[in-house]
Formats: sequence, structure tokens, C-alpha cells
Amino acid sequence: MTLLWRRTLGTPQGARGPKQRVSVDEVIQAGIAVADADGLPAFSMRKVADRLGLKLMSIYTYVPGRPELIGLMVDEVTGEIPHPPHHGDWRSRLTAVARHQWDEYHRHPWLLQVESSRPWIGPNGCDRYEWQLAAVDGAGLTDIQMDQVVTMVLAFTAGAARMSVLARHTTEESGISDVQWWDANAPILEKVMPPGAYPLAGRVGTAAGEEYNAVSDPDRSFRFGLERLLDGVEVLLR
Amino acid sequence: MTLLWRRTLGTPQGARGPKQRVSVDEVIQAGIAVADADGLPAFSMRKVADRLGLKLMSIYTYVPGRPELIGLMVDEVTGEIPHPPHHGDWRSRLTAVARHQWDEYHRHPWLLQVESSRPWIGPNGCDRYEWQLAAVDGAGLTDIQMDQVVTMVLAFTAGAARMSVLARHTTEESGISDVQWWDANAPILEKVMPPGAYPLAGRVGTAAGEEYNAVSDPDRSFRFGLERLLDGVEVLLR
DNA sequence: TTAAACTCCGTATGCCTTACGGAAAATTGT
DNA sequence: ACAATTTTCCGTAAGGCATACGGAGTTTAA
Repeated sequence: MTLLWRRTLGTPQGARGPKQRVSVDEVIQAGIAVADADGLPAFSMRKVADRLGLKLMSIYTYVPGRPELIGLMVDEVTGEIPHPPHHGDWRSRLTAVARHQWDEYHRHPWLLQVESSRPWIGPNGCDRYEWQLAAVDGAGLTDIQMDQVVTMVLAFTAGAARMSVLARHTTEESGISDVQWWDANAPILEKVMPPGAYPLAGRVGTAAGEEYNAVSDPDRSFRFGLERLLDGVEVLLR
Repeated sequence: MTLLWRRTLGTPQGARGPKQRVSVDEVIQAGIAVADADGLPAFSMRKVADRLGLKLMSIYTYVPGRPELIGLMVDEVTGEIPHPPHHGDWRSRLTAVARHQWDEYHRHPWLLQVESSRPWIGPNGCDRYEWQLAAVDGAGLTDIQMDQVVTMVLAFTAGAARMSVLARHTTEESGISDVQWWDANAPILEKVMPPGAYPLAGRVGTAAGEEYNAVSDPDRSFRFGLERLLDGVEVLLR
């Protein structure tokens, strides 16, 4: 907590021992770099230390442990891109909020793997929430509805981003494109699936495959879903 | 793959060595039990073996490795609750699809932690997709739109379930309720946050807290968001 | 000048996956 | 009936992980 709000709190005071070779911010930045590269399961304290030219155990003099470091990393990336001032109607504002979150998930996919058993409330997290609420302020919603609409947009964005990031990761990791993978698996599936057992899946899957030139088109799905969602909000406002 | 479709493919043939002490299905069920109890990060082959009265390395004669076992577990829980036949209009059908998925995520929260670098197409997964598409069949959507609408509902459901499961996990794990936790942190935050810096967050947060008697009400958020989403689909249909 | 506090890090413990190889068991082929 | 083959079960070991503890050296405060 003190670490999260270190900017407003200032550095404690008396530092009696040797100078620290790096700073807490550098540890956080190194952590973000490791998580960006390897994902959260493969994120380890040793890799952070290596990146900073320190030995493993020295990291523990900067942060109490792995979960706390991850909490600091989350707040750090939340403040990475400043929130652009709102303009236009609530619809374009909410779109900006969703797109901001969508981009962030794609910049740092490990955000979707964070399972904080405790939500760390940092300064950038507070700013974020205030900015998100401002998008729907004055649109004619009650306070509760404002919270619900923002929550809904964030839930959808997180779910869609999860699909998108997973799809990207699959393609990159295996080096096999959607089409190649499908061509390889189709013969097996044809043997194994009772013919005619999946009429809709077959028809729609084929149509989607031809339209997207892939198994899915995550960005298009996101835009489509967001439009429907906002249409739903418009219904609510009348 | 052969393991996934083992029901339709049947058991290979000659089994020359000693009898297997358990079955693949028992391994999968044990795996599900471990994941339900501990979550996916703490899910280990050793715990599965212990639960079956086997030693660690014996598990590898049933399944090739950890990722494959998880793939089998996913398809197994996908077939756990049979898909109820559709009736009523598309709106009630889609609600059933979303609710089915929502319940599944709450029965097996580790589903939201699965990062399959490769999507395993199993029999129950196929049935599921067919059933989901059937919910919007005949409503007047194009094939592409059918896929997009289903994808959108699933994305929102996954995102909302993730929030819900995380909130539940936080409360259960720490043993501290939302209100207790907030009461404990409020004094620190008041010291640390510039007063008046977060007018909307303060107002809306307070209103939400009083309404929900908690920081959030995930089930209510899910229902609210789903209604807006379906309103949006209705707009699309006209 | 001396005591306190702090940084850095070596070591140890106890988890985890999985590669490899050996012993025993069951079936197949003669 | 007997041997060859295949398969199961598992012991061991290698290489990864977080982190508790304590020691050595450094810097500041009294």
C-alpha cells in the first residue's frame, strides 16, 4: 500500500544502509517487461533480478513478494497511457473507454491472468475508475445504472480481449495459422464425428471461416458486440 | 485427440501388460476435483496421483502430460450438464445459453484460467457449439451474425463470470467481507487521496455500496448486462 | 568512534514437471 | 506349457520455482 501510493507519500526518510542499486520503479518496469515477454505463469522473481543485474534475493528488499510486485505492475500499466479528456456524446465516450481497455489488454495480455486475491487500490486505478464514470455522467442514468453500465462494458471488453489474446497467442506460439491447423485437423474430425451431426456448426463455421479467412476475427467481434451493447444502453435511456 | 474422442472411437485393442488400476475417466474426474479445490495454478499431477492412490509417474501412462489432461477435463465438464432442448423465442434461448455458461464457470472457476495454446476440439465442445447456434437459428440473422451474436454473449458471460469468481474468491480466501475490508482500508485511502479528487467515484461508489451491501453485486451485474445486450440484438433484428 | 540499520546474497527447504530406465505382470504366439 | 512381447507402475534425477533465514559488508546517526 505504501509502495502503491509512493508518489504522493514520498520516500520515507532515514536510509542508513548502503544505497539501493536500482529503484522500485525500475523493479516494476523490469517486472512488466518479463510479464510482457513470458506471461504471468512464467513470470518469476529470478527473471526480474537477472534483468536488473541483481541476484534473486535482492528483489525482496524492494518488494515484499511476488503478488505485491504484480499488484504494483498492474497499477503502473494502468497509468501508462493518460486518459484522454472526454468529448462528444456518451456513446463515443463509452467507445473510447472500451477501446482504451481493449488496447491495454493487448499491450499487456498478462493483465487477464492476474488473480489478485485482494484488489490493490492504487492511484492510477482510482483515476481510471473516475474517468470511466465520467463517460456516462450527465447521460440521464442513476448512480447505480452508471456503475452497472461501466461494469457491463468492462466485462464484455475483458471477455472479448481474452478470446482475442488467446487466439493471437495460439497462432504465434505454435507457428501454425488457423487455416493450416484446420486443414490438418479436418480429416481426423471427419472420421470421428458422426456425419450430419452438427448441421448448424458446419454451416455457420464454414461461412465464418470464409468471411474471416480464419477461425475467428476477434477485433471484428469486439466492434460488433460493443455496438449491440451500446444500442442496448440507448434502449435503456428511453 | 484419440483420448478426447475415446467414447466414439472405442478402446484400442490388445492390452498386453498388467491391468490398469484405474481408468482414464477416473483420472479426469480426479483432475477436475483437484482443480475445483485448488485452482489451476495449484493443480499438479502429484495431487491427481495422490487422490487416486497412485504414484506420480503412473499418471503419465494414462495421459501424455499436464496440458493434455487439462484439455480432457475441459471437454468433460462441458458435457457434465446436458443441454436442455430449446423452446420459446430467441431471447429466452440466448438467456438459457448465457446462464448455462455462467453456472458452469461458477461450478468450475478454473475454466477461466485455462490458456490452451491449442484448442482441443472434443465431442462435448462440438455439441455445445451446435446447441448455442440453435438458440439463434430462425431468428432472421445471417450465418455470420449468428456466430457474432453467440460470440458476443459468450464474451460478456466470460468477463462477468471472471469478475464474479474473483470477487467470491477474494471473500472466501481472505475471510474478510467486502464491508470489513473497505472499513479497514478507508482510513488509509482518505489520508492518501487528495480530497475531492474523485467526485464521481466517491458518489457512485457510495451509492453502489449502499445498494449492494458490498463492493459489487456480480449476479445482478450479469443480469443487467445480459438484458442490455439482448435489447441490442433486438435493435439489430429490426 | 561505535552502534544501529539496511542492502545484497548464499544456502536450504519444499514445491513443481517430466525424461529415463527397471521390475513385474499379462497376453500372444509357438 | 513356455517364451517373447508389450504394458503398467514407479524410483531416481535434473532443472525450474518462491521464499525463510542468516551472514557479511556498507552507510548513517548518535
